[in-house]
Amino acid sequence: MRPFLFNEKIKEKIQANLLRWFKENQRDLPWRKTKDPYAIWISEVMLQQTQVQTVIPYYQRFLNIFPDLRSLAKAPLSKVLKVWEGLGYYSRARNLHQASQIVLNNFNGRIPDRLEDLLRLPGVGKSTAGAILSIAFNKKAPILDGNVKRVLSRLIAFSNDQRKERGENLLWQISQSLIPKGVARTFNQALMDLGSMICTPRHPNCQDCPLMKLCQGFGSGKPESYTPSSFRKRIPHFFGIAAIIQKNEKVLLIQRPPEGFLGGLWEFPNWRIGRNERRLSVRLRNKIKEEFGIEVIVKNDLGPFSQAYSHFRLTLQVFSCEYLHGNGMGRWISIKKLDQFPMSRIHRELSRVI
DNA sequence: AATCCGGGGAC
DNA sequence: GTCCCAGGATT
Repeated sequence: MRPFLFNEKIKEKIQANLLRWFKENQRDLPWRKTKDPYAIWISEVMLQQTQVQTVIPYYQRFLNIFPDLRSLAKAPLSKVLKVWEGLGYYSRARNLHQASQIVLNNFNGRIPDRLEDLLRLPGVGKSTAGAILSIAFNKKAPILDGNVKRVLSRLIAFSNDQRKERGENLLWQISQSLIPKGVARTFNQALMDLGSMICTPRHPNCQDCPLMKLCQGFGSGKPESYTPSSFRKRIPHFFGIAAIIQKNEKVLLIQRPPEGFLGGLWEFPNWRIGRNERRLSVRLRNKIKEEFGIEVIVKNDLGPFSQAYSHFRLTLQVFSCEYLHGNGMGRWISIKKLDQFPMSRIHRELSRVI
């Protein structure tokens, strides 16, 4: 297949218009105040599938606690997960932690500035590597995040059907080919800002776009149609029961396995149940006895707690329980220290109602 | 090529 | 409620 190339004049116009626009309109973001590759790496990982406004407080806090690569590499994973708590996609925190140790050991603590080295770090894919190379090192490396995909797709009127047939290689090529010499850092950030501020998914503000006259999506009259159509499957709704088991001033927590869903996070004992199950408190007491070997009295129904995940919805019916006797797995945690343990959102909410 | 992996902002 | 976010890893 012939590589896609803009006419040289068009390309220069795109570059000039975008850079001019960026100079006046760029967002003021905390990670733009630094050129520290470590800090930029942190920001890029946090920004994976996560909106800028959500990331900002996490980024500030993370860098206060782990100001440099060594401090991150030397920290226990549980502490990293704790700082990450609430941000989601916790494998990012695990990968970041592991990658920081690789960088410390194999690269003398310096974030590598070669694509092949970056791609070997867990949690760094092509787009994050491109962002680090361009933003931290001003190298001519392409990025292709959600914003840039949309901007470039509209720019060349790359339809969803074409995207399905041809994949995204074309968009990568264009992203690469557009970068002007010497200003990769600025240009890539300009592409992202355009995508988030002007070339938005549903109602792009074409009238304010510096690329309007050069944009084939605008020319087509239907710039909204170039966002990938997602046939969202109906997500299942799961139900469960959870127990806050108190013994003196402590409660029973279990830690999830280190990999997979919410890996490494702590939670209150909980079990899936059917949608229409009854006698939940009896069910819960039996479960606790079977799995933990602990006898309890189920006391209060603390009500339902719900959380929507990407692929399912969960509603937990929560009961407070009084410990009687027995011993098993799990860990008794002082209620005062619950805040120190990384938890997913719904379990953090439970910890607040004790 | 599909699917898993969180949580939240915007509408 | 829906859509989507500065994606990566796994299968």
